[in-house]
This record gives sequence, structure tokens and C-alpha cells, in this order.
Amino acid sequence: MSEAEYRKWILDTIDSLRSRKARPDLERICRMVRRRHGSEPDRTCAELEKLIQEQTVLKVNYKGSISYRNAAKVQRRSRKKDDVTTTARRSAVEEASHSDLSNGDSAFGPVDQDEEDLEADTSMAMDTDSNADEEGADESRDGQDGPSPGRPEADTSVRCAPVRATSAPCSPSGTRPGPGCGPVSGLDSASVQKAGERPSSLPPPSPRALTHNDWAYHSAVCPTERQHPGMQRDKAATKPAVHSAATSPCALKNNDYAAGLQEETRNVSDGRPQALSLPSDNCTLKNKLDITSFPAEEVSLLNGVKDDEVSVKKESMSQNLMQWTVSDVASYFSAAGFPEQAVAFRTQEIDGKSLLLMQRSDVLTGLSIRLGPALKIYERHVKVLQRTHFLEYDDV
DNA sequence: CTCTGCGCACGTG
DNA sequence: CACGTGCGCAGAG
Repeated sequence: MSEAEYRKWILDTIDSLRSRKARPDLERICRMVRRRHGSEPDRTCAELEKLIQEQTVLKVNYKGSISYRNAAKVQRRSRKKDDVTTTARRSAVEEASHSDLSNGDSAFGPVDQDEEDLEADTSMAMDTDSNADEEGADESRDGQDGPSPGRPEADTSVRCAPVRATSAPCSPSGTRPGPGCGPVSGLDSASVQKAGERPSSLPPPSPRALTHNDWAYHSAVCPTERQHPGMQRDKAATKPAVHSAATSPCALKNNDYAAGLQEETRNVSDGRPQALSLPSDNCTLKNKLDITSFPAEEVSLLNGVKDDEVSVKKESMSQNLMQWTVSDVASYFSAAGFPEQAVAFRTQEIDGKSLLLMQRSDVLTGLSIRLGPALKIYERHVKVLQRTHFLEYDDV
């Protein structure tokens, strides 16, 4: 079966578990996929990771355990009916597009699975809010960020991560204790998250615009990526800092929802800590993260589907375009559904200013990316971002 | 045994 | 209040 088919299996499985009122956790998903289709749990884990990266599937921490949600079906509680429409529409797209990370469910929480595992992963800083303490810890480790820090290709890591996570850990198959999968997921999520960055793509109106949502992210994010030299280190430090504020609140309240998302998001950032080190980055990222706050629809659309929505987001984003760092740009494209191409932007060190200067030919030939994605990126994103940015600023 | 269905309690808006 | 979630149980195979 193709990857698309496999995705469908996973989504169907999640839906099935949900309808049965059983928690769609890694173990159940792997088991059901194996039973129904005979595929290996490892493969399922791998594919699941990909789906999480794309946000077709949302990994959330609900009531203390990890659950997976079919993003296409997640809707904000608030408006049911309307959403439904949206949802429906989205579902159609679901596989392909994946999209939003609507946060709808209250369920989202921090997916921190076990701190241990996570930590082990190193790659990410999973713990989110729940563990304020951990944050401290994270930070420490953050510094090192051992795993992928050095690499230029954070993006890459995205893909890799899932894979690796998959391979190793997941072996939920009944016998194994769960550690493999469960914990793994933590890390996965992180990696995944990276991919997840998309949220960030949304609009970062202003760096710290979203307080609430942001906070969540921050907390999550901050630990890892954000950790700058100055901040963190100790919890003490942390608290005082922005995160601190954010953190606690977030953690406390939203554990569920936001947190989950956040984690992902933050994980994303984890990918490239270095970049983040800059303050601005942090801010920016956070903003992006804010996405969570955005309506699912938009986000989903974001993937490239609707220009309108996209443009909308862009507008907001454009404001900060000049402030975007290389990581921000890469995150944006990754979130927009072009993770591979995002790597190219990173490799070429395209930051917000560079992005504004890019011409069609630069995108089509200067990044060494395939023509198809390049055209879409230029027409739907680069051009729109530039236009929006200049319109706004010119006016002013 | 595993898989399924679902009552119910819980948390959220 | 409505609604999503998932535990824990009972029943089916």
C-alpha cells in the first residue's frame, strides 16, 4: 500500500478507536492496524509520526496519557455545527492535506510522556508544562541539544526523527511493554513537532502577540529552543523570564489542549536551537506557535489549500517578516506543507529580509528544489508574503 | 484470550 | 447546558 493508503488506515483506526470509546493510543493503533492490515507496528509508528508531523494526526496528552487525534475531526468545541462543515470539508482533504492543528479538544495536553524517554531522546524537550522542573532540566540539556543541534538541517531532522523514532522504539506490539512506543512518542512528538512547526507559519502578528496561547508554547518551547544563554538555566531563571509567566499558567490550565499542541510546536523549534538562541527568534517562534489559537480551518487551509486563508495569515505574519530568522522562514515553509523545501531555504540561509528580496527565478532555480513545489512556494507564499508586506508598509 | 460496545464520570466552552 | 473523551466493565467471538 502506498503511503497514502497507510495513512488512511491509521486515520481510520483512530476514528475507529474513538468511536469505540477507546483511547487511540499508540499501542491500540499499532495493534489495530496490524490486525486489520497485517502491517508491522514499526511501520505504523513511522507513518504515524509522519502524520503527526503533518498534523494530520495530533498527538495530545489527555488525562495523563498520550492520545492521537484525527486532526480532520478535531473541532473546536465552540461551534459545533459550523465546524462540522469545515470539518467535513477538511476530512475530505485529510489525508493529503493534513492540516490543522486545531486545538479543539480539550484533550490536548502536553504530551510529555515520560520525561525519561523524552529526555533520552535528547532531541526534544518534551516536558512541557507539566514539569516545570523539567524545564530546568531541559534547559540544561538544551544547551547541548545534542542530537540535532549542530546540524544545519533542522528540517531534515524532522523527517529523520520520525523515522528513527519509529524504528527503534516503537514496538508496541502487544508484548512489549509499552515503553517503546509510548515513550518514544514523546520524542517523536518532538521531532514531529518540528514538522509541526507549521503552526508557526501562521501569523505571527507580533512577536509576543499571543499571550495566552503563546505562553503555552513558550513554556514548552522555551525550554528547549529558546533557551538562550541567558535565560533559563535554572528554573528560577526561567520563571522570571517570559516563560515563567506563561509557563505556569499554561501548564496549569491548559495542560490539555494547548499543551499538547505546544509541545509539538516547541519541539519543532527544538530542532534548531541555535537559531533560536536569538531572542527575536524566540519571540517569533512563539508567535507562530500561536497558531494554535487560530481556527482550525485556517490552519488547515494553510497547507496550501486556500489562498485566502493563507493570505490572511500571511498578512499578520508579514508584519514581522523583516524580523524572521532563517529558522522562522524554514518553519514557515515546513508548516505550509513544504518540509523538504524548507530545508533548502535554511541551507541557503534565507531569512525574512532575504525572502522579501527573492525573485521568482531565485525560488525556482536558486534553491535547487523541484519545480513543482518551487512554483507553489513562489506563487502562494513568497509572492503573497512579499506583496502583503510591501502593501502594508507602503501604506504606512 | 482479544475485540467490541457503551454507561458513566469527567473536563471544557 | 451540550459536547468530546476515555475508563472500566460486560458481552461476543
